[in-house]
Amino acid sequence: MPDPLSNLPGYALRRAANAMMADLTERLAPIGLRIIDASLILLVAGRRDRTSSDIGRMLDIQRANMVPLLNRLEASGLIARVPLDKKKMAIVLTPAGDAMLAQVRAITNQFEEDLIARIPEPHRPHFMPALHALWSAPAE
Amino acid sequence: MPDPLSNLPGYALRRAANAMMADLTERLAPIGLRIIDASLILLVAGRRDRTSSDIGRMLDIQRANMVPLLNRLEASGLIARVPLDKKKMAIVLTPAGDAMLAQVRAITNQFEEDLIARIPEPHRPHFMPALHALWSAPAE
DNA sequence: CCTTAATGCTATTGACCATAGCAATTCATA
DNA sequence: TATGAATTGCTATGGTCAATAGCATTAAGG
Repeated sequence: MPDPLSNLPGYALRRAANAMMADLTERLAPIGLRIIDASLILLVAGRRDRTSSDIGRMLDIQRANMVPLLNRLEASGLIARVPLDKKKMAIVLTPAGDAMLAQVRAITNQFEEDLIARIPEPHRPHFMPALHALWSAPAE
Repeated sequence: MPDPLSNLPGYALRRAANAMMADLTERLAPIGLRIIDASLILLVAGRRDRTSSDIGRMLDIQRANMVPLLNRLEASGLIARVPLDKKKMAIVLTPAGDAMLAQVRAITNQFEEDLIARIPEPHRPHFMPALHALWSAPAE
């Protein structure tokens, strides 16, 4: 690689993440979901107490931007909004959502397995710790 | 982290990349550049033969989307379009662009150094090889 | 009780990426 | 060398995604 960017860790990180996202996007397309949809489904699986704000905080999505996302999943019949009190709404999976969850799990499990398999064996055990170090200590 | 996503390599990769990008974006803000601007400047530094299409291919940006990017950098006085023949235009740094290049290099060098420093020492040598493996073999 | 914070939402904006199409030029090869 | 194919730089457009400001309602805490 003769270009001056390939050797920069930041650049390589960005490219690796992009390649990974493109791959996962393709794998989720057959079941009509985007990455963000699948993430949300995995996050509310088996729970009836996660609010829109909760999910937004976990996925780093502003409350305002949760609305169209939830609207779409609700229109697809995958989730439902269930009042927890007069203000909070729990996001729960519908039966169709539960069925979809199984497919999401199958796809993501295979995906993560393939992802790890691409990393040469000696580097493999160091991958997650390194990522978590970057993620947890983003700014100083 | 009690959430079911943190342990997924793909998710961790995405989050680490996002944190990295946010950090770099902040560091470049004082000199009025975005990440994509800085990447382009580093890519054309010291050359007078890189065309818009070349750069687009290297950065994975469609030709059509190069136009507003180049227009902005040209309006800022950092780059110029120099005809190579009746069709091709070389993207070159102006004197102001060269001055900016020095600042870009200072910022990105420090940034990459800090990035690596965040990774615990034992994992460090494995980081770039792992990323390149993911980047170079995105789909199979 | 009453101020403060949180929730879910509307509306808007901008960055970014993808696609289709076009005129002009270069190229490849027959 | 002539001609069809590919390339270049561009316009125009639409879609996704994130960020901001603002609002009415409700919950929590001093």
